[in-house]
Amino acid sequence: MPRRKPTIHDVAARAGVSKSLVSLALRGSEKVSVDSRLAIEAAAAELGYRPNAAARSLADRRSRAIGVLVLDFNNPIFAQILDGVQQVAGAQGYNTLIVTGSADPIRQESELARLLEFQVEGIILIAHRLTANTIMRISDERPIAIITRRDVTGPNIDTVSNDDRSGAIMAVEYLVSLGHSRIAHITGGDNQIARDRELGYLDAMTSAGLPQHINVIPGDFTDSRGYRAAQELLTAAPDTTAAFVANDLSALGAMAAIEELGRQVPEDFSVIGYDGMALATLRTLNLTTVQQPLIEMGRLAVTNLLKRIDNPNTQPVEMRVDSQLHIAGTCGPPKT
Amino acid sequence: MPRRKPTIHDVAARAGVSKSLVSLALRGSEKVSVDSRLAIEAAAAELGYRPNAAARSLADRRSRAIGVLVLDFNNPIFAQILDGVQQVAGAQGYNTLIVTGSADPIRQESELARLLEFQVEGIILIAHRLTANTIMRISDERPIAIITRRDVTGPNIDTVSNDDRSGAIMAVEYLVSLGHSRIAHITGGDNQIARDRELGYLDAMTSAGLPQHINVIPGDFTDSRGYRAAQELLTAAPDTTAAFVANDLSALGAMAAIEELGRQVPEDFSVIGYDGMALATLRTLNLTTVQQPLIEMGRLAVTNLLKRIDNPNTQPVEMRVDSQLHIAGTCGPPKT
DNA sequence: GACACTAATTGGAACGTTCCAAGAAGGGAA
DNA sequence: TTCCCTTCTTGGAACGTTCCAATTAGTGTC
Repeated sequence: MPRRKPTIHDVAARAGVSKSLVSLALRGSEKVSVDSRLAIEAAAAELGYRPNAAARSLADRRSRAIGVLVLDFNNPIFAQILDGVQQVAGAQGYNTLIVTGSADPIRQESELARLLEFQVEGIILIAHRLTANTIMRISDERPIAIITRRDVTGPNIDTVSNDDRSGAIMAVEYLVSLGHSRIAHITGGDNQIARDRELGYLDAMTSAGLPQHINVIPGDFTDSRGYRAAQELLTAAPDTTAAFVANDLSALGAMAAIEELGRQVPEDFSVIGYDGMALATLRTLNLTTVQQPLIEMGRLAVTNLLKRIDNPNTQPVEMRVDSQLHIAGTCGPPKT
Repeated sequence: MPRRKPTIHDVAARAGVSKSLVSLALRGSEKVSVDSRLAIEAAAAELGYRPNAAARSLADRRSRAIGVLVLDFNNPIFAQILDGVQQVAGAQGYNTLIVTGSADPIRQESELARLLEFQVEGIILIAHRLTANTIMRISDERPIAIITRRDVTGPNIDTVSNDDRSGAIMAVEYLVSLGHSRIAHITGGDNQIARDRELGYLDAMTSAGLPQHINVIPGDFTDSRGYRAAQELLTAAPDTTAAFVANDLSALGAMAAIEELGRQVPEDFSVIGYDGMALATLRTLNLTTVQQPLIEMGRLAVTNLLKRIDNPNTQPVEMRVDSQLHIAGTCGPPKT
């Protein structure tokens, strides 16, 4: 097949009309006569013509693509969010360029640059690690929708997030209501989401009159770190009866350690996570958690983004979605 | 910001040189004098110039993008494969267009069309549901690399897969070696991978001298169907002591049902899965499974694809990767 | 039979790059 | 001084679309 790809000119020649008419016809304009339309469609089909998106994007200065930067694929919650993103973007005829840029902010920035060169019309950030500065600079060029974080705002930036602090409070209050008082917290590290959840923990412990039982073990949102943190916890404070873990992935790791150390969940120890990861709520794991509407968050973010693309000068939207306590099988009353 | 995006012309004007020289300089040619290079780089930085990938791709007939069609995001193993894909593609300076096209072949086909319009230089299919016909037709236009399936081949098609049949045999033989004989199989539905795994099960049962205990329950690779299938199984054949489930996700669902029906895994019932899904091998779940080198498979597929892009007339590559038994905590000897 | 009007069609200019053949500037050698 | 060689630099033509203003053909109206 040494022949090059057919272009609109080839179709025009074959159908015996001008390239302009082909362009018009293939985009479904009604000012094309029926005869011409049929001839053109036939010619296009016979040649196996495919419009060249690069040329189109150049000519009408629209790429019909949005870029998505996602922290990584290891945490399945990002896949859930992406699912929502793709649903809406696809339905609106937008392509989705997904890049996953390591946790390294420098590399994330160069991934972003690639997206921008592709002329994406907007950008979605899922759990990014970029500085406020970078984001502000980029948002000058393109609208941005940020999912899960809300610490950076600007005229061209929409956000969709849940209220991590009150979610955390909900989690701790639930443990308290079951009768726990020695409740520890395994954190998600040094980032805004983790900090908010930690603050919620501190708040809730204090207002429950349990400040003396506050116990914070540093983590980093990964399962392996959750595992190690739980080991530390049970070694250093064996009388702890429950833990609020910063996210589901870590909570799964923590549960593994807890059971390995001979404690049954939830009989001997209660664990509550955060996120609503699909697999964790699967009956096998049956993790009690604070569930975010992940797919919905993805959908909302694209919806806002596309609106802003169509109409750049609207007020920035900061959406707060409601998370809810998903009560399953990993929490129970403390052993007395 | 009513000003439009700066182009190469703006940079040229500002640096006091021609657009051609700017183009040369920014692509790092050594035939540009040091003075010019510095002036150009300075001008570009001041203006915040970004090359337009659409224009570039039009001019030199390369998009530097590959397209990935992935079945869905619900099964986390696809995320693992994608991870490998992105690693290699990114390192080679390729963008990745990812579309996830429902299980519906028709829609998958239109997603594919979108990728082709974007002038992707090659396509990766992860667990597709396309007909051989469609794939052959497309492979005429672009090189294709297929991951996990190997039922379609052609001059422009590379594949990376594991040997599902022998993997399945390995799984069943392991159960047999533990002393099981009443071993059931929950399938993955009506597709090549599922069929191969089922054939492996049938083979292994027969050669183990257990044809009378063959028991196949239809499934579809989802966790919820795995759950229902296990319920059926234990109702209809309560003396079964072990199950080989077609994939990990279904296996997790199955385990939930088994435990709900009052049987302990692995004490009362053994479960083995297939895939090596990261979360399933997490200590909490600790699923015994046949582990495919998922990330590696993604890497290999892109590597092959990029080779074929550079050099179209090489022989098609059909890679077979080795899967291995990952022995964890969900299998044990049958209760006597 | 001239006129205005509508419907269908067209060629050319843009879009922002890269490539190419050709030009300008400078330095030696004759 | 002239001429040739490098080394840098340049304008113009592509690439495959879309948009626009302009043209053609056809249809009534008076």
